Amino acid sequence: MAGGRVYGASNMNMLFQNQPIPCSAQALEALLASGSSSSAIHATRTMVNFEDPRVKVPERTFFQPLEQEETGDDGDDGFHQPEKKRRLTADQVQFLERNFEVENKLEPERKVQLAKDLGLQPRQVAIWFQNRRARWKTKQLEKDYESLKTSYNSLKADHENLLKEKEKLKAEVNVLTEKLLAKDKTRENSSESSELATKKPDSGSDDETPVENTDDDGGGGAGVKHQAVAMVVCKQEDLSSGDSVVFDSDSPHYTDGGHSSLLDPADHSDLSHAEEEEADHVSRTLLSFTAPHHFPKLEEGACAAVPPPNSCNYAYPVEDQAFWFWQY
DNA sequence: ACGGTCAACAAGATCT
DNA sequence: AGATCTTGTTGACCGT
Repeated sequence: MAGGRVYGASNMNMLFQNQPIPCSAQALEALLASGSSSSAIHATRTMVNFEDPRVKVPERTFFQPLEQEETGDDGDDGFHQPEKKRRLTADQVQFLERNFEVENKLEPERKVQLAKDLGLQPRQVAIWFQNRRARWKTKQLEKDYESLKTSYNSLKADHENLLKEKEKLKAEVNVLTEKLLAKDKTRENSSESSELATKKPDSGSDDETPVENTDDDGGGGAGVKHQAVAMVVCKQEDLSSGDSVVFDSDSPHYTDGGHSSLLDPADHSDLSHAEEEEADHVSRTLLSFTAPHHFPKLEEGACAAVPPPNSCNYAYPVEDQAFWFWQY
């Protein structure tokens, strides 16, 4: 049980118990030169080298406290001499701090040596180190907490930006889907009417390719709509070569090969279930309107290694960019 | 008076 | 088993 100790020493006694006892003319001179009572302890500098914690000092130092004479060893004899709790002097703390910086653990020999150097009981030195480690740990925890907090805030901001970007892209996909559906309907209507009007037998043989020949130039007919789509129809092998972001991110759904390792289940290990579902939903949405048609291939420039300016990848290290790129 | 800091301690865990 | 560590607590001291 801590506490419960009775401190009976006088204030005067308390003031001097931890202060060094000058035991040489040199030290006494230094003590006298130091002036005020509070700074009298600085006389100890004459004997203890505070610049280097590893420097050995003479066997007997000026830190020899009164209590040692008064109470002897701090053994657990159960008869503790009533003593006032007193603080270590600034020099003692400074010396201990320097030693703590060198090594925050205390080997027995070092403890004894330090106690000797400082004129303290070895137990006092041990307790000081224990408390110092506890303080250090508290500080460290505070630092870690702050660091994690800023990191969390940064990631949260990124996440929010990416969500916004995702919503924007989804809206874009919807617009494009509607445009494609509208285009299909007008094409069907026109082919039906022309069939009935002209009854040309081979006009339907190019059913799958009119887009290639009529839409690519974007100049005639429903060109405005098709320009908005901004796609270049290409052959199947071109699609599988996959520079297109849109294509690759959904290729497992579109191709039966599922060759894109980027979308292997293992690569989704970092995604939450909800995110996976969301990604699936987007993929299905794309698939629902792209499957009946030739898959659009983006221009080469559209898939440059440089991410779009609003991609919010700035918070990730370079090696993680592939991850952010595919996650959303 | 009050709250913060610090030396000192206790109890339990861990190490050697 | 004993030393040392971690964690939590107590009471003295000190600044406001």
